[in-house]
Amino acid sequence: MDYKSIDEILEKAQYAEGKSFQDFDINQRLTSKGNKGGLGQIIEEGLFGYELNSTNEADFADLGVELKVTPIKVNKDKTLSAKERLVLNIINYMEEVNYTFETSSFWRKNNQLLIMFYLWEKELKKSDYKILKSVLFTFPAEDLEIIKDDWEIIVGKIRAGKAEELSESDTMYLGACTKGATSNSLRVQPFSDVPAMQRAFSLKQSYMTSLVRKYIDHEKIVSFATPEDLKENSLKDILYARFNLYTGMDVIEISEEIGYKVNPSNKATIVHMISAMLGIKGTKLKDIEEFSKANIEFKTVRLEPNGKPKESMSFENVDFSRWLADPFEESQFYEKFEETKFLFVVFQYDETAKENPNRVPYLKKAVLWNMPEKIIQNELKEMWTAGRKVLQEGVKLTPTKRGMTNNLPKSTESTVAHIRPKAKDGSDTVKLPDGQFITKQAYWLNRDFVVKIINEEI
DNA sequence: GCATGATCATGC
DNA sequence: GCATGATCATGC
Repeated sequence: MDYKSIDEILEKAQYAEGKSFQDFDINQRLTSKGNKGGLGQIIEEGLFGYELNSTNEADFADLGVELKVTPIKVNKDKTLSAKERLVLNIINYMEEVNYTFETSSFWRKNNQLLIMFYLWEKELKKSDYKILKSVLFTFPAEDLEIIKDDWEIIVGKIRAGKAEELSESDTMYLGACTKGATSNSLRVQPFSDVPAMQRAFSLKQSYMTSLVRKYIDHEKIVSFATPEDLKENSLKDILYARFNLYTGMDVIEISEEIGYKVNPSNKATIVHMISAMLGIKGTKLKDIEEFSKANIEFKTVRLEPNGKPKESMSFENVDFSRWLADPFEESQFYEKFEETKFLFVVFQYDETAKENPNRVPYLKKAVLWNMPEKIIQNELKEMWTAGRKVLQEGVKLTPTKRGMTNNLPKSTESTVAHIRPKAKDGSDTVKLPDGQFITKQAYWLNRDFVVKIINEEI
């Protein structure tokens, strides 16, 4: 079947809105045993009337449109999110290095996408998923500037012979996500003998979520960088420049400067102050467009006069059943650090404030950071492996003078991360896979490791 | 002084 | 009621 215009394709796609996949499953891919092929194939065959063969990409090549069928999920709080990243073409390490952004495989293939969103629902069969909305998507100018930078970062790593160190959190919107069965899918790279994990260009889940909220929820979010600004500077540089305006000032001075009244008794006050520093008032940091699209998470760090934080840095509670059930590449820790960029906003107390209970910290710096792939694959994986072994053998819980101790990975056993309790009190427990109950535990980045991040040694 | 178990405070 | 960021407090 031939399509003459993009409008014609779009019209066809929109005709499917409100229908479910079984309406288009002409070859019974969803009902026959050992069914092959994804929902995308069903749409190609059943809606657009393409005949599939193994080599056929079945996209609208003549019209320069790439078809993508992608899921949306409803969150507990009823908001919508993308369920997954949008996987684009596989990166051919040998070839991609020969291109510029304009001639890159990413840009040639994906500059115009027909995205069909469907609603994923846990309790439904695949065939009953409903198609919600189809949009013809081209990248907004301000996003494209960031995506160009992302492409340069990815290709820069391949050119440096470091394709094996690519990570999805290296970049903002355009990611290099792993593709294929874990570590068995290795590929050669041009400037190194080290085989690298196969990866594909992808639009991050966080980026896709912003599209869902824009096209389906018609939600407006606030951005802090302008398209003009982004033409000249990277998002990282713009961010750093913004924080540099206030470096060396203490919290009171900053609050006077930006007209935001700090309330020292409120722990969240610093976070509100940071929003105001970025020129955004009355908004939560996570609602800022660039941060939510790039999946950037804020962490405030308070350094003592000696340059170290008092404590390690805590994250979410550990999901023990996941730890035992999933391979490392699907684990809570891998996902967190593979997919999240962090913005550490660093404050420090000076010497004179040592004995002062009302001491006020000053802004030292902001550091944008993601965990290097090497550390994810080595230290983080070692911590995960050690903890998993403990879970398999059964956690040893030993009462002590001061509560209950366990043999999960400790801060002395890794240079990067450890497991420690985080609960309301000792009776705030969770069930372990072996049936015992344990005080709720979180994972933490070691204090000295945080120091290294802040000093930009990692 | 640090590691580690315990718990507080806030916001959703 | 719970998750999360933050911090306390004891013992080595």
